Amino acid sequence: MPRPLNATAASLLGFLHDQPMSGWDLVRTAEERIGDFWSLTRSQVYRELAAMAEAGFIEAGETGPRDRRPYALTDAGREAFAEWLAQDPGRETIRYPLLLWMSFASQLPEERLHRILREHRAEHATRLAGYEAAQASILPEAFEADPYGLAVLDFGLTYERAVLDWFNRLLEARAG
Amino acid sequence: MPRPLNATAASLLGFLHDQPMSGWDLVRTAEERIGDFWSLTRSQVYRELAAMAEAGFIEAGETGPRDRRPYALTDAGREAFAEWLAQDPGRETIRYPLLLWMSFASQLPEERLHRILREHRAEHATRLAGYEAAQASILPEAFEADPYGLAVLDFGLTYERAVLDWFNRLLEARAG
DNA sequence: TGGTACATGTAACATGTTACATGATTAG
DNA sequence: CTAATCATGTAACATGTTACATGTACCA
Repeated sequence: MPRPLNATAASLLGFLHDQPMSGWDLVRTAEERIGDFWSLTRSQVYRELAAMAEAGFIEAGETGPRDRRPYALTDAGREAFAEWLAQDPGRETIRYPLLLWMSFASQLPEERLHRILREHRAEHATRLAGYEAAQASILPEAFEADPYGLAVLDFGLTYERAVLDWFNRLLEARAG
Repeated sequence: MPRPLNATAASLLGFLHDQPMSGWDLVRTAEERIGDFWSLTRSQVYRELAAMAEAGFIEAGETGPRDRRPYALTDAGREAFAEWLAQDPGRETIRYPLLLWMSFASQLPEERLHRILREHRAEHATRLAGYEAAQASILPEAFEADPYGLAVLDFGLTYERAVLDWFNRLLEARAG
């Protein structure tokens, strides 16, 4: 059909393998399952859904309560998803405004820098705690079912711990 | 003048504090100094330069060899940059196709997964080596001059080490 | 019966990517 | 003199963000 799937659209097809879902459901599922390393917005989701319905990758079902419109995966969609999976994933993009800001911050008041660093550190601490709770609540069966899902969670833990260490070193070194 | 600076445009103004530079120079400087956590493309740079010249934040100088057109910071540009610096930096965005792909990879052949993981690990090892070399070549005076620049480099080291650890654990656990 | 969470969507705009087009300078 | 690198830019498109507009169902 049209051009190849982008990663965002592909992820939606991925979720639709489990069951038909509405745009709303997909936004929430994506936020929960991949939100930490692949963000998307409602607008994007509705746009991609419309485009994929047009392309025949998904089909809208009966409108339910509250105009709820569940989309179901078609065979063409399943195929498009498989093609996407068959491509090698690209490298990560990190856009870290704090680092950019710090690269230019040499003449900023220490006080302000420390406030910002403490705020960001607190956010990372919260996220780390969330991952730790998630890890603690994992049942052994889950590992059998989806070892890679666990690896992804482990990435989150590893990342947040490293970042938190960095904040701690930085603030301690500068008596923050 | 028009809407507030975006981070990409702001970084260009930041670099122009040192000296007038052409679009080409800016692309290379940005790649070198902030490329690891703030990527930008040539097209974007030329577009932002045109917009900022229009807004009066920079001024094009005499055209040099090869149509080289150096842009110099104006007072208005200095002010706009200062305003940007005065805002609190937002949180990071990470888009990690590998993790997205892994979240859906449970029925992919192990062999392929391992190949991909090894490739990505190698890239991270290379980047880490680059940071370590950069760190080793730092003179003590540099710390006095720009402690935050060093903190940014330290972030890179911390990040790459953590990621590399993750790859190693993953590949060892699965006998890669 | 009123507030909260659910639900969908459009419009306008900002940002980022890729491909195309052109030519100058320099090193060998 | 010719290939590589430097240098600038446009066009077209893809992706991501923000604001606006509309209404429904559920729970207290």
